[in-house]
Amino acid sequence: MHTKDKILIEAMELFAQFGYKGASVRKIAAKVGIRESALYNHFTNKEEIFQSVASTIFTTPFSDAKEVAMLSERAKGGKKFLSSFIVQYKLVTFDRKKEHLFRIMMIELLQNQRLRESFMSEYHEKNNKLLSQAFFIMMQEGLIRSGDPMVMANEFLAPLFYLRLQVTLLRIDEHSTAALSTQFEKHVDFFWESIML
Amino acid sequence: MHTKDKILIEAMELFAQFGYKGASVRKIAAKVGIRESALYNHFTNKEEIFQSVASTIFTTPFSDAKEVAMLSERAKGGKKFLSSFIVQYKLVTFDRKKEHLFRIMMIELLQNQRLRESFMSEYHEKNNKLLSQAFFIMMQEGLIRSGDPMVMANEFLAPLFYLRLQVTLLRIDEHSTAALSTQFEKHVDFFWESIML
DNA sequence: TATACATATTAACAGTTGTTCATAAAAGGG
DNA sequence: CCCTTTTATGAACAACTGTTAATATGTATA
Repeated sequence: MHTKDKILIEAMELFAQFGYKGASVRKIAAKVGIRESALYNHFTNKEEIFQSVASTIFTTPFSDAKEVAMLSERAKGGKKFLSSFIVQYKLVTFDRKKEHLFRIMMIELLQNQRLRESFMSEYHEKNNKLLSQAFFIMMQEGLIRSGDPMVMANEFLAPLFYLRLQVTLLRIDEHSTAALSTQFEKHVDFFWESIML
Repeated sequence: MHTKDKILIEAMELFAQFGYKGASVRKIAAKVGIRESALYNHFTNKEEIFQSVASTIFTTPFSDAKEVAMLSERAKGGKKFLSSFIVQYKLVTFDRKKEHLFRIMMIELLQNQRLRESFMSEYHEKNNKLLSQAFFIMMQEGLIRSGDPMVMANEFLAPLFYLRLQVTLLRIDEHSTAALSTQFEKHVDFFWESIML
């Protein structure tokens, strides 16, 4: 494996553990197995290392063109669509690498303006738009009660985000997340019960 | 005003802006108007300053004995109870001092184990317990559909937390939160529509 | 084998960090 | 007014920060 990739991997882990300020270039270099000055052969400065890691944070599922094009078809599945969304979300939540990236996001969200903007547009708005479109279709199909699709999307997504945060916090202290794992399904059940006709 | 109180106020603002690591003792001292060595007449070290600030984070509304005792009465109000809860939550969200404390919590949540434990017990579990009791009463009264009160409490609280986070993020960049302000009420409306009989 | 290039090392830099110490100024009580 | 206590100052400390320079090592190509 090339040194540059190794730097990115180790840097990601350290940023996830200590944040941007806490992860010093010497700590990163030590984990890679080189001296700190050797880092500067691969990146111009610490900020570039962070940006390189941070740029991979917002790679959501459902982002490729095929999936989006099939949305109107898949949304007609009603609860089935929501369940498959949850499955994806759960996979992302428990994936080790994505967990690290989520940690970085949460740590730097209040310190880094670029990250805030990305969070709003790439995470919040993107997911909201997709889901409100799905709910709109479900309404047209007479599957769910009428209402503001945007509100529904928000109500559906917020508990998922909160669950993900809780899972992340528990995992830092190496506590069990078994109780939370089932909550994802409970959420779909409750939510579908709330909107179905 | 006593120097000690002034230190706590300025430290809170700096912790909210830069986090624990980013808020140096020299920055704090400068804001207070003294030299850094003078801080050590009032606190033994930086950690103690932070703990002193952090200890005021989890002072929830609905925490005094009177309110709790009246819970079973107030819960019978159904939607009225939820609306009053939202009003409290909204006040807390837009309060300047509590906003600062919320920022500190979010920044340090992934770095500080004590804060994580407090968040889980003082914020998450406390609110969840209170609300699930309320929902249980509403079920007995035949006001809402039956179901797991814990799940309902979670579904009710998570969107509030997510809203609060969004408000906080927008305010850091001094963006308008007008659109979000009305979402609190939309949340109660949607939620009540989802569970009422 | 010699040349070029990418990548490593060692050493140093200027700045910042939290904390301590001896000492000076201010405040309050007898 | 003196004495004691509190609170301030300035200087210094060791450790750590990001970054740079000169130099050495290894590797692939000619």
